[in-house]
Amino acid sequence: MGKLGLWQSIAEMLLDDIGQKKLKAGEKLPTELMLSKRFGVNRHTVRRALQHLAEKGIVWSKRGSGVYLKAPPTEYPIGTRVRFSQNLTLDGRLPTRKTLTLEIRAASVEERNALNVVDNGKVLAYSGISFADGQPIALFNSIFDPLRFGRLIERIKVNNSVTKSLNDCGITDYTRAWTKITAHLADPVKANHLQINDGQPLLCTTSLNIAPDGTPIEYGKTFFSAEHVVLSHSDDLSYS
Amino acid sequence: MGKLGLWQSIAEMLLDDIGQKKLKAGEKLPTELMLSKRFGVNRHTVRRALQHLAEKGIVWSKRGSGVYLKAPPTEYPIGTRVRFSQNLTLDGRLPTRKTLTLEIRAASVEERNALNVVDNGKVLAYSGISFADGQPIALFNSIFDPLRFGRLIERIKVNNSVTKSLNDCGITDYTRAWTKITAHLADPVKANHLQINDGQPLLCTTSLNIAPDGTPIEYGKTFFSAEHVVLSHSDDLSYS
DNA sequence: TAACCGTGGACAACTAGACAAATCTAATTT
DNA sequence: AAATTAGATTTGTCTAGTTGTCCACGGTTA
Repeated sequence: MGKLGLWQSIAEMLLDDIGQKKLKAGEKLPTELMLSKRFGVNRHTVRRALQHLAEKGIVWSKRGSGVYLKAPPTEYPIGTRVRFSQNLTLDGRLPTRKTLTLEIRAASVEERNALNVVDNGKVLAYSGISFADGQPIALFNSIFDPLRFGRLIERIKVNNSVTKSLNDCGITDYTRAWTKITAHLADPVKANHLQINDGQPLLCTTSLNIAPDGTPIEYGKTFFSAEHVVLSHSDDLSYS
Repeated sequence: MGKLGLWQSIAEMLLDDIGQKKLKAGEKLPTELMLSKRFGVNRHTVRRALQHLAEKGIVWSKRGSGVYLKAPPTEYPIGTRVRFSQNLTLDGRLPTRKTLTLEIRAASVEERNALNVVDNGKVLAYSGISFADGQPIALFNSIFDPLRFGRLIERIKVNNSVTKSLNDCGITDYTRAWTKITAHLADPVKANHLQINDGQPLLCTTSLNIAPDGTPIEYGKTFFSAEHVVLSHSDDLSYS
């Protein structure tokens, strides 16, 4: 058993603090300068310890702001009936959403093909961040037909829920027609939103939700933080 | 293999939006505050990205108002027959004019020499802004002999066109005797009119239009925004 | 000697907040 | 109806604090 390096001892002390709940999930750690004074070492040594904790997925650092404690991973089921709130509630988490954009704008080629109902090239785009217990776990981007769901903008603002807002628009039920899953690397902006480091892997699901009569309702693309989410599909998963 | 800074990624995303026509020429971009929320960064970081786009001549910001998308450069031919509307129409642009001043006033020495017909030291001065697709591209200043073209004031007010108004005064044709081209820096007033930043370069053309009999008709000085205009001359350009 | 670890400092990049200046909007007054 | 006024909005500027990156230096260890 080799001697512990200086930075390793510091990392363990920080872990002790975390284990003893002196620090809660999402909270900001003392600054590197404060920690270096407290432990009587150089800032670089503290940074080495924090880097270790970051690699283990325990903390996350934001340049210019501070180092923050992360929450543990979430299991996210994918099946024929995908409902954000329901999924997380079942996992014992508190689901939250934060809207980034909610607007009618020009459609991209990809979006046009997916919803194939677009006439004048406009779509209703709803994007934002999904949280579980305050921890950002995904960036979502939903596309709707503005002619059919123009009222959706105001409804989403009120409900903050897609399922409920679609219900207000007469869609009492919808199912997942298909889901494609890919992996990407986080660009700086996505990393920032998801509170992970630039270059970390993302799980990307592209999917289409349809009404019982088969007409397309929602074309969605979601980027999950691979550190925080495990996608799972149950047996009744059916691609029709 | 450059590592992308945060503001660089944001600048690229904004460029994507512009390229995908989600933002149209002349339109106002979302406010810095909205963009900072959308990208999950500090306002200063957004400003850094916008500053980059401004330096590339893609956007233009107006304090207290917003940041606006600029139109791509316009090609403006210079030859023996220079007609504002015709030039821009040929380039596929929609030409517009806005009058700033239209009056009879004392002539400067320079104007007196150019039009050499002035007796009592008065000239008819017509100045304004030229637009292409709503984008201001030039400040023009035309000087006429008030004795010969006194009726021009009312005609221009009606026609909003120099060529047509001269026609109403009996000038069925005129040609460009000579053109001198220089470059200057925009003072704050010119910059404001042209919606560019103070200190940006201007192309300045000084020219004389003459009647077929050789008598001077119009002495003009025009300041083009160098960001928005490329002056071009075709082969038949003749300095007589 | 060579590799490694920690120290020390300088600078860049980003965050955070405050305030000023210009503009825009809407209500009020004339 | 037009002008004025007051408040809110938006960009410009400034100061300060925090993390990221780079270079150089000295001491310890293999």
